[in-house]
Amino acid sequence: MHHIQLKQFSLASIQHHKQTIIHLLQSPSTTTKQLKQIHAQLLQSPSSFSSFFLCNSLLFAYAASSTPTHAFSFFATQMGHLHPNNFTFQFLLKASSKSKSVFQTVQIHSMTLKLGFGSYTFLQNAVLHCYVVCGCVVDARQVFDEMPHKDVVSFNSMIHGYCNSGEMDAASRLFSQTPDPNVISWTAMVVGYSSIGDVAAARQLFDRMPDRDLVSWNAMISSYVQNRHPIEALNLFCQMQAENFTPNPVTVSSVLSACANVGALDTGKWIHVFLNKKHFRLDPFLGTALIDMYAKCGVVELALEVFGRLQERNSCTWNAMINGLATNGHAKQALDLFSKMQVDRSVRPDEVTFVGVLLACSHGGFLEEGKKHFYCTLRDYGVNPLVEHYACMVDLLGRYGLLKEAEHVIRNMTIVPDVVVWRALLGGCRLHKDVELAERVVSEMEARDSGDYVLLSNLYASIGRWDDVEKVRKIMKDQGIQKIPGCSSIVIENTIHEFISGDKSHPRYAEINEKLEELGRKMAAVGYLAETGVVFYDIDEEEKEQALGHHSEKLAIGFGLISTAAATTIRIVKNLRVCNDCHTVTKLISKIYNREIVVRDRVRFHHFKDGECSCKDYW
DNA sequence: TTAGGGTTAG
Repeated sequence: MHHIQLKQFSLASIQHHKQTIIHLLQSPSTTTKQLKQIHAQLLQSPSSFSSFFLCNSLLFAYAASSTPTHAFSFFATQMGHLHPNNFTFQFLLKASSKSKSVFQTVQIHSMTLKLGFGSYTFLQNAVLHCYVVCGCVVDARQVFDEMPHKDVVSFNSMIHGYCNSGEMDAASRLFSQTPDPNVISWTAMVVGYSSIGDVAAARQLFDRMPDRDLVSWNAMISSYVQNRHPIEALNLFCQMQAENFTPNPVTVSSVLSACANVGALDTGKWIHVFLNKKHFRLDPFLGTALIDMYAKCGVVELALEVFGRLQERNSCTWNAMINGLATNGHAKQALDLFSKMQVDRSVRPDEVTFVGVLLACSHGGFLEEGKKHFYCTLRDYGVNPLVEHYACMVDLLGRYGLLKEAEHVIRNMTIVPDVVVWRALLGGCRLHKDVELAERVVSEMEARDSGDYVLLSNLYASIGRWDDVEKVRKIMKDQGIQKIPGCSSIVIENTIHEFISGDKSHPRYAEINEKLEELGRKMAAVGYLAETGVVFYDIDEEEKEQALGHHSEKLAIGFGLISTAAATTIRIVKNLRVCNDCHTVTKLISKIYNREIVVRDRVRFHHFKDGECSCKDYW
């Protein structure tokens, strides 16, 4: 319809169509392209710019468009003869805040003062907000202090400003001075505490809020998600519905991310059904969240289905899909998708994309392709290599036993290598039993955690150097380094069951143990021998077998076997890497009990079926 | 016609 109307404009009839043009400019369905066409036609009849109302409408349209900076150029070149009013400034400030332009903000701010709008609260609030989104808290504070009449919006913007660079003391002080804080003031504080990682303080404020709206619920849920408390996020999501708040697309994106982190496939599927029922538009946020949820729950097929159906994809969407394929063992497909991304002109690979691409190369064992992407493609796209990229590259070289080359890459890094990079090299040492290099790496790492000591210790154990095992054990004891306990979870009928290594606290522990003993007998019958090298310390063989038998994933799988129907896929999420023994055992379980078992470890997926694993024993 | 909430990697 708009297209037909546009065609009707002729030079002579612009005045005649002024109302139609203004209507189009104010319509939210007018696209940026149409807006530019209208502007171009108006330029052919400069007299049209004598209409102040039309000029302001054009500013309004540009401020709301995907190219807000056009508002400034239009104002500077075509509105010089007009006296700006409060609307003019309002729209220009909207454009400033969207484009986060400090320069424009300063310009408009000084004009508002010069033209006598300094005591206009509405406008100065907008100026204040612009400084806040530009990250200029000091300037924002100056505006705030110089405002003769402050209202709750002024306080809220200023609070938000302090919450943003992380100045919670200042935010809190101002919050306590706010004459009549509203739900927005409270929510801003919740978000502030969340952003500095203080979820407890955020929750405390949330509980004390006099009233809450959907945005406050969303803020608290995403606070949990972003601070890696997905279970609390899901609990709060239930509570929110119990209090009769209907989730919107924002809620759903956060909750899907929580499902992804915890591996809650059923809840994730329920949300998928819910958002279809509500006819939520699958925008890139929602689409990406869905893809990531399915991928992190180990169901790549459904992730691909969503990806294929999306109308609109941004780089996050592609990244989530590429990464999902890579971590689920579909390295080739991940790289194929990356090729498609390269020819899609609507997106551009970024640093996250290359994490996925290099991960695919490393998991798939594509040495040459990995080198090509790391040394050439990444740089072609102007991406500066991050430690994550180096870590993938070191991992890839390490797998091939090219430990010297891997070390060379680290020594020549343009940025400071962090523990993740050294740890990648350490993984290579483990695989190829290079004790000397491993010792050197551990001594050079700045922040060692228990996992690094455990790895070194296991390396000694695997070649029978029990004295050294004892030495490492003593270092850990002396320095008070605790081994991070393995923890695996499984979702059964919407309840998350967590098992810690050696844990006997589960109410059905006796049955689980019985099942594991039965398993032991069945495995012995097919010639299984426990790989006792991975047990951390030197204890006698029988004890070692006991310790191995109670690794957290075995407990979780045992529970899965007794609490789900035959042939049901068992899905486990683990906080650490899977050990060799558990890997062997899980392969056998998949064959003996005819079950598909999907284990998500700290880094990647293992899909076990018919006695084999998707990682091809290479992880 | 100004103020608070969302996705990917780590």
